[in-house]
Parts: sequence; structure tokens; C-alpha cells
Amino acid sequence: MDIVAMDTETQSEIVHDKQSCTAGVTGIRDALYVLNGKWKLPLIFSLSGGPMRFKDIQRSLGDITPKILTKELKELELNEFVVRNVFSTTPVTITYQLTPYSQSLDRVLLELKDWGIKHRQRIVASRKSRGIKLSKLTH
Amino acid sequence: MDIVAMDTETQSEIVHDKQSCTAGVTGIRDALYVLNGKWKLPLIFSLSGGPMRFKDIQRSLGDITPKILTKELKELELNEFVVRNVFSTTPVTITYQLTPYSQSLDRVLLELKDWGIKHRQRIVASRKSRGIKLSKLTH
DNA sequence: CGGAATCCCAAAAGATACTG
DNA sequence: CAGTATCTTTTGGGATTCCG
Repeated sequence: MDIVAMDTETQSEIVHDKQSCTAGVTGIRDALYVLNGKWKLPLIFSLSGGPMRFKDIQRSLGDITPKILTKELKELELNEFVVRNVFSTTPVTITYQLTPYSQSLDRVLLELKDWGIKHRQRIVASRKSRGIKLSKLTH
Repeated sequence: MDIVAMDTETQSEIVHDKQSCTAGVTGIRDALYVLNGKWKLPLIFSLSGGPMRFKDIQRSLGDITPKILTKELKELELNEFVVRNVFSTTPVTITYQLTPYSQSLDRVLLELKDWGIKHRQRIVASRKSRGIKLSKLTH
């Protein structure tokens, strides 16, 4: 019994009673619920440089198929992260642009991006890297 | 250098030439590659309070099945986020605990958690909330 | 308790082709 | 260019049962 003991807790700076823990888990699950999947976060990040056209987004993400991109864009529209603009040029021009609300994700994106970059460096530098997951980018 | 300035990018504080954009997309995709799915981030967050046993993790996440939890824990072990401890008590006791490396995710987790909490508040407060995605927590 | 085994379904994602 | 349409494969995830 109580083998786990009440020690070990000194490591974490974060307050972590059961209340705040489940609240935290809920927060993270809520976030992931709208930002799920392989593409939404990269897509939002890509758009954070300014409005882009369909084909340009596709290129910037590397290898997403149009079908998936269409679906992701629609979901992001529904959740008010993205707006679709239609310009009556000939031929018609369409751009996708982030909403102000999506800027609330800036810090998340920044932290995730930095972490990913460092993680890649760690894996590449490590001799133990065999068998450890790392995506086969960059195309 | 005036990197940001050369075109119409004045709106974004983030430097966003094509180079750094694809680098950023790659970073985010690398991060998501190891942290994919519905459970890994909530799981890591949950463990950040200290070592936990299988059943306790399961409870803290609400509704994950043992099969999925086993799979997620193994993947996190492979990627050196989690360590599995076996204590030779009777019956045997097993705990899972975060590695030091997983602490590099603290800021990501923090930002994501905060965003998720604010997002939920926004959805709940909004009259336009119908049709907008929000997970049906908390149990 | 800490899982493993099996079965099953739905969703995610990819390939390819095609259209206005 | 900006998507649709189809088809297929893969994965994620849930339910249930069982075991030491």
C-alpha cells in the first residue's frame, strides 16, 4: 500500500490537486476536440502569414490531398478560425484567411512549433534514434 | 534585418517568410507526429502530477479503454516520455511516470490547457454556439 | 490490479480521376 | 485554379471477455 508514496511531488512547478488536474485534462481535451487530426494546426499556422489560395495552402503543407484540405477548411470555417473570401475576378479568385479569434492560438502554435523543432534536433542528434518516431519531412 | 517588411505582411508579429513558414509547418508536423491522437497530450498532462497506476490514469482520463491506454503508454515509452516502474510487492504494483524529457512539453501543455479552457467559456457564452464543436465533457 | 485477446465499427486519410 | 467524386486502405477507438 501507498507504495507510490507522497514524495516525488517536488518536481512539478504546476499546482496539481485532483480538481485542477481534471480541469486541466478537460481543457486539453476540449482544445484537441476542435484542433484534432493531422492537419488543422499546421494549416492554421500556415495561414498565419496572411491570406492564401487553395493551391498555395496545399503546397505549403506538402502532401495534403485536395479532398482532405477541403474538409479541414470547412471545419475550420465552422469553428470560426477561418474565413473564405471570393473575389469576382476572371477567373474567380478565392482566398482563405484567419479570423481574429484564431490569433488566440498564437501562443499554442508558437510553443508547439518550437518544441517540434527541438524534438527533431534531439532525434537527429541521438544515436538512440532508431525506432523512435519522427515524420519523414521535409518534402 | 527587415525580413518581415518586404511584402504585405504587416499584420503579423511573427516573422513569416517562406523559409521560416515551411520550417514552422515542419516543426508543428513533427510535434504532432509524436503527440498525435486523442489521448497522448491529456495523458502526459495527467501524469505531470506525479507517478500513477494504470487504473488511476484510466480514471483520470474519464473514459479511455484499457486497450487504448496500453497502446498509448507503450508509444509514449518508445518516445521516452514515460517510464514504467515495476514494484515487487504482492500483488505487483506498476506505476507510470514522466521522464525529464517530457517536461520540455510543459509550456505546450500549459498553453493548450489555457486555450481549451477559454475556448470552452467562449462557446458556452456564445449564442452562436449551436453547431460548433465542443466535447461533451466533463464526466 | 494490470493488462492481453478478440471482434467490430466509424472515421481519417490516401490515390486517382474528373469538372467548371 | 478550386475544388468534387469514388474508391480503398488504414487507423483509432469502443465493447467485451479473459487471465495471472
